[in-house]
Amino acid sequence: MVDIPRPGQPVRGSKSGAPIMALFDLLGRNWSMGVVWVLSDIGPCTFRELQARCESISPAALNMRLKELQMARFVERTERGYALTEMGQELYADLVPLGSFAQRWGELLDKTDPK
Amino acid sequence: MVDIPRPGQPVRGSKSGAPIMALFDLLGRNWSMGVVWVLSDIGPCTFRELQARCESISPAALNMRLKELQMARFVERTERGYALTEMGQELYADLVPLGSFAQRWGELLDKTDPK
DNA sequence: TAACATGCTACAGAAAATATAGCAAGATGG
DNA sequence: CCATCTTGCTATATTTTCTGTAGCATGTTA
Repeated sequence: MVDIPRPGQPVRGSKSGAPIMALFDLLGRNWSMGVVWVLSDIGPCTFRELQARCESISPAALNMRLKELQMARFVERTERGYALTEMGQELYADLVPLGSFAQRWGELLDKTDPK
Repeated sequence: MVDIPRPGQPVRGSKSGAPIMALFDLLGRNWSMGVVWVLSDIGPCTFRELQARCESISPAALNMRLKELQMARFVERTERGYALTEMGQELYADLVPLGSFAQRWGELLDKTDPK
């Protein structure tokens, strides 16, 4: 079944199980952070809405990400659809700075590797 | 050759090329964030040191990550080995909060899913 | 000059992701 | 009460990515 990296136990890429490495393992999967981002963006929504927002994701992968994120307690199912938990919102809050960073990064790349 | 997701152009998972999605695409690869984290942790270092720190990573994957991170201008090669660029350090700074978040997350998981 | 260390490259096999089709269950409409 | 939608997936084939392991070329050290 679904198995997520957990702080405190060896996971893909970390025998020590350092919490940050477990988190990186979980978030370092295709569309993991994207799903959290989108969920915060549009609020509780259906599987198909998520699918549409995460344009290229396959249903199998989305389903897997959703299961993992639920096990990790970042996402839960409500009557209004899939939604971020409180912990998920805290995670999102810590991702927000990456949004503006990504902007600056894009500008720097444009300058250094114009094209 | 090596190709990284770039803000402003369609990438794996984002036709719009929103910078954050390009960044998520790049960071959402095995050991991407881990490498940045470790590099900041131990400072400039050799390929083999990185390999040892990223316990389970294969040299092929590490090499790929390093090439991507260099193209993205997060990592560069100095006489002292691989190192974070200024932009790489800014990225790291934005990852730091995830460190303490991961702690809290671990504690919550222990409480809700004991064992 | 033999023994390391370093930075990879080269596979083979396993795991993960994509692309696409389609089904089962519940709501909606006539 | 039956057909049509929507929703939430599952199934399968193909491709891509990662691991695990071996090993080579170059440079340094003893």
